[in-house]
Amino acid sequence: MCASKNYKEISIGELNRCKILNAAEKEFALHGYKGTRVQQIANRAKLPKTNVLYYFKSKELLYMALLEDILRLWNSRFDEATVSDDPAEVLAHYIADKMEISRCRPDASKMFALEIINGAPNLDKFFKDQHASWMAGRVDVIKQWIEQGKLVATDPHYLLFNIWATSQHYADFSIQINELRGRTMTQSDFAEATNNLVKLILTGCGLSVPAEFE
Amino acid sequence: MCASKNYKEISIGELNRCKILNAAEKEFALHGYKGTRVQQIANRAKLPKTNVLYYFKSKELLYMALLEDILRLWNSRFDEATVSDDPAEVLAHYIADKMEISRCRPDASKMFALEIINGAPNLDKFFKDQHASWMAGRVDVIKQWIEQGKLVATDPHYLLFNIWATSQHYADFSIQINELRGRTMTQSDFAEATNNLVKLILTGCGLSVPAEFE
DNA sequence: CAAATAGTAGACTAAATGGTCAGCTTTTTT
DNA sequence: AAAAAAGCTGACCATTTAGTCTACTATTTG
Repeated sequence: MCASKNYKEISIGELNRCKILNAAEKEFALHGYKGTRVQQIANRAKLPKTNVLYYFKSKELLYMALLEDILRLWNSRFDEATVSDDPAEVLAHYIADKMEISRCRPDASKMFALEIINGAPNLDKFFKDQHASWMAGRVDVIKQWIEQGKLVATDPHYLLFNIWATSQHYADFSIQINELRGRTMTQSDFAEATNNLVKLILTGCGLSVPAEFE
Repeated sequence: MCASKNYKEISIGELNRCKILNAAEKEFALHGYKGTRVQQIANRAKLPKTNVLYYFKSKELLYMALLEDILRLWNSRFDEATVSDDPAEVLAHYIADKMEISRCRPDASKMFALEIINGAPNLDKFFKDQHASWMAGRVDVIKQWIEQGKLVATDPHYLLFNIWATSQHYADFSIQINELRGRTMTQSDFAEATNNLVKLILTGCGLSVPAEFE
């Protein structure tokens, strides 16, 4: 987030907006929308509260701006996969991409999870329709793979839910995971967990695991 | 919850406590701790707000009482499994139990998820220690199964995380699931999803699926 | 039936919090 | 360098909300 073309050319406004978005993502992930205080966001961003309200007209608009950013994260290479692609390759990379998001952007994942658990009160019809049509397209491709015998017969919906559930769990439940493993997940732990997950899902679908995930 | 021995013998207090707990579970699941208003709980329970505070001295104590109730739900037959049990049977039933909780007590699952995502601020050291030692015991049994060749070599932690993630997903993300499937999950959808999940996990562990989950 | 206990509820309070405003300073543009 | 635009911020306000207090009613118990 907030990647700027040129370090010198970034304006004060852009920099502050960026600080605020980063701080807000952390606070919203930790306390939910209602539980987050504008003052806390300001503290974390090291700016006065009024400054936060200067850049984003209200707490709600700040939250919405952040949510839009986060929804763009969900885009992946799987979006363009077709029946002629190799399901093992496509699914393995999709899982790996999702795990990478959990590793690099855990707070984004948490914010999204909170939004859904709380009944998706801020996801508009446009997003839901778009998401549903994305789903329909992906389900279709998976069904064709199954017809061609590339994949064991399974419900494509459940398959995708399982992938999301397992990969996002590493972000959303990281506190529990760290507590139970006795240490935080390092980058190499994530690589191991990714391979483990790829193996589980692909084996479960009757696919062989691409060499790079062994 | 709130199962009473005898319909006639239930006191007004017990009944109201029960109404309040049920209402609170729903509200906390929908809006989180901070986002839930005592007034909303009262409305849902059809009691005046002061009445809620009469039975539970504060919003926080009500939340804590509820959380304790929910933690007891996590107990299962898997807790007593030993190396001499059949891993396929034990794991399949554990998954099925978890799915049953997601079906029958989705709000309990959501409240727990919110608590963890938000950093588990209300889970005390006692619970965490207890949970960690439960985990150590289960990991141990799984490792012994692997040593005896009953199970493909895999990290027991990740295996349990995957089971929790996938089964709880059906409760926590039910809004998304319903949106994308175009209809709500019926009891028989849950049965199908359970079998699908049992097959995925067990096949992924090199186990064969018990007949009752086919 | 009388006393004690349990439950009900309106009015109120103190604190927290999102947001406004007005006047200021800094940066950019012409 | 002057004007315009963008950014900054302390003081303030209106609203919301958890929780209290007091007085009343219903139920249970001896």
